[in-house]
Amino acid sequence: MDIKINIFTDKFNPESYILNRSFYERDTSLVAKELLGKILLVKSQKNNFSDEICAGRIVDIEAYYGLNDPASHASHGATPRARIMFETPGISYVYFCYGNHYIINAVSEKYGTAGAAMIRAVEPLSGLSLMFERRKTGTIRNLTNGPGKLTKAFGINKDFNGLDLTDVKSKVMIIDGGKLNLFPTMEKIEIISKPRIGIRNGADKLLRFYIKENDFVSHK
DNA sequence: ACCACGATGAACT
DNA sequence: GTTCATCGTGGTC
Repeated sequence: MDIKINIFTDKFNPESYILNRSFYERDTSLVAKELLGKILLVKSQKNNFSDEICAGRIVDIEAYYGLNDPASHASHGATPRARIMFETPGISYVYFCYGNHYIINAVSEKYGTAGAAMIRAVEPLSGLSLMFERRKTGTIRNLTNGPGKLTKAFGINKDFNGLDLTDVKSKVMIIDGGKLNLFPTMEKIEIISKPRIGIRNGADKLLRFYIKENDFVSHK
């Protein structure tokens, strides 16, 4: 697991790789499963002339629905916090958790229906020095193998709430790594389905999905 | 006004 | 494997 890809510089143009809105405007479990293997990209401003890009391959994710999902923030309707889960598919939902951590989701389903895929872990690809700096850890595996860890490594905070993941001008987006031929063995990945982590209600449903035998999956 | 409970991580043993 | 700091959110009284 010695991956370091340097194509994601400030010169990289995601135009032809970015996922479009119709990708997200579907059933949340399907969106979550298909986000496995895709690449989360965040631009951090380095100085006035260039950005530093943090990139990571999504390896662990959970699906949250709306009114009929008791574990979901949207289970009680469009409250101030959860309102964004009912809005445009393909935007981000970032919330503050346990008084310490930010968690990032991709909003799914059609406008007016709540749904979001929560990114639990990524495999770091680019911007590793910046991630090490932010995370203050010595091991690559500890950089992004948890939902709160990856947001810290990528510099994601509440200012990222509601940003359009389908817009190349956003500072956060999701692209299709398969189109870049970065992972020739991608079609062989095996997806494991498990109950979601850290919830009581709705724990019977298998709405967590992760890539089998990936070192960066959290809470195995 | 009050309270229970986390879509967690870190630091332990 | 274990414990626990920490605080926003939403439900209930």
